[in-house]
Amino acid sequence: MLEQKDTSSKSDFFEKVFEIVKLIPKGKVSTYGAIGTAIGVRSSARMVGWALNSAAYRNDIPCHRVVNRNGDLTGKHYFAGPNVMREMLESEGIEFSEERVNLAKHLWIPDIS
DNA sequence: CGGGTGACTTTAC
DNA sequence: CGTAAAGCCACCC
Repeated sequence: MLEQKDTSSKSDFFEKVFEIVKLIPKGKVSTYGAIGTAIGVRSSARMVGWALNSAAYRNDIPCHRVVNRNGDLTGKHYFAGPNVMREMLESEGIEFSEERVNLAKHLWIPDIS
C-alpha cells in the first residue's frame, strides 16, 4: 500500500489543505474543488483528496466534512466503515438526501481572503 | 526528469 | 444508471 501516513512531508500544499479542513465549522461541509480553489489550485481537486488521505490518519482533521461536488461521500470507504462518515456528519447536524449531503444548506466555502 | 497513482470533475456513449 | 476517457497537479520511487 502506498499509505504515507507518516506525513513527514511538510509540503505547503498539504498544510494548506489541513488548515482549510480544520477551519470547516461544525454542521458544514466543503468540497474538493472549493478547497482546491481556495488554496490556489483551481484544478486538480484530486490533490485535495490525496492530501486528505494523509489527513485521514490525523484526528485533528475532520476529513468527513469534505465531500465531492455532488455531495456524495466519496471517501467514506477510507473510514472504519461504509457508514462511519455519514454518522459523524449526521451527528453534527448535516442533513442527508439518501446518500448525499444537502449541499444547498451545508456547503461551506473557505474564506482565506 | 520521468513514470505511476489518485477521497475529482466533466463530457461522452 | 453504468463505464470510459481526458484533463488536472502534487507526491513518491
